[in-house]
Amino acid sequence: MNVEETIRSSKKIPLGQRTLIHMQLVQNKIDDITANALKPFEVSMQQFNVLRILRGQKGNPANLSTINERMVTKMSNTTRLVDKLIKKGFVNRCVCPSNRRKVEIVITDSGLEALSQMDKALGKAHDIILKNFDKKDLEQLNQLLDKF
Amino acid sequence: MNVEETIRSSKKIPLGQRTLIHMQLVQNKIDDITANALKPFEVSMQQFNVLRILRGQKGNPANLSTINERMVTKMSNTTRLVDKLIKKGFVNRCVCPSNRRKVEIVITDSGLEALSQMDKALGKAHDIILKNFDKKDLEQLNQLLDKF
DNA sequence: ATCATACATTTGTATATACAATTATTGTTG
DNA sequence: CAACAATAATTGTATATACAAATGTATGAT
Repeated sequence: MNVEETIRSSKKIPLGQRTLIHMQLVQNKIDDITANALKPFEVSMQQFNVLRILRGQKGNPANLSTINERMVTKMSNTTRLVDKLIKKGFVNRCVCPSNRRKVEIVITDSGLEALSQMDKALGKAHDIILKNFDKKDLEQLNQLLDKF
Repeated sequence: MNVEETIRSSKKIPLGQRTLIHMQLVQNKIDDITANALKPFEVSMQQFNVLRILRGQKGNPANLSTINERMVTKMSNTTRLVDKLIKKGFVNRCVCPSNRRKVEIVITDSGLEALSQMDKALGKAHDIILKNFDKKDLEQLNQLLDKF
């Protein structure tokens, strides 16, 4: 991906600025490819993320604040995000009996089944996104990202 | 930034997946800091980007499609983005006399003045974001990003 | 000159997200 | 134990964005 070409910049951009633009362009591309991979399932990346968190609970319910703190991109409104998953039958919600302020959210069998299909689709998308990277590249990139 | 800690993951994440999550977490942080730097001016990153594009025109007007192709993150609706800048008095719009399908958009003096203030604020934000990077790191990172 | 097509922008509508205010429940403290 | 603060989730509202359809203008073929 060539930065200057992509944003039609004639003059050279200072290295720091260029890096941040570059990061944004790459992230846009990643978002685009992953959103497309999820499109057939009619779930957003955020919804997918919630399903994965719930699967990670291994049957234990999670409440909204737990979900929120584990999400890659935090949401200001997890209630309505979960509402959408309930509508699709992927999760169930009920009030926590020990602390009735909380809710308990669990992934359903149908949600688990759908999620495993999504995993396959996402896996393919990730392979495409990372096709030019070998193990050493990835390690190096992770090291550099740690500096942020 | 520690990935596993940030998303409270107990088990180790495969390197490829980890990299993509890492990218997203870093981008969220960048977005957050830059959005905050722009907050006093009440413009979004997108609006700021349009202003910078218009300044780059050196007095020449730009039409919507030109703006759109130069934006870092493309928008499906540049009309309404420009509307907001007009309301703030940062840009002017009129129909192109040679081709009345197009519109001509120019940045105003007030827009230029505001933009130079934003540049200062953004510059500081960028310095903070990149404080741990030296020139070699940045070059290396740009090289790796090219692989996407 | 007329018609179909392509182009550039605008508008309508549905959905998504941010932020603040509200409700309901629990915990604390004088 | 009553009053107040803290916690957890929900709701209201404003704004943002995506996508499709509509509008107005120009171009090319016949």
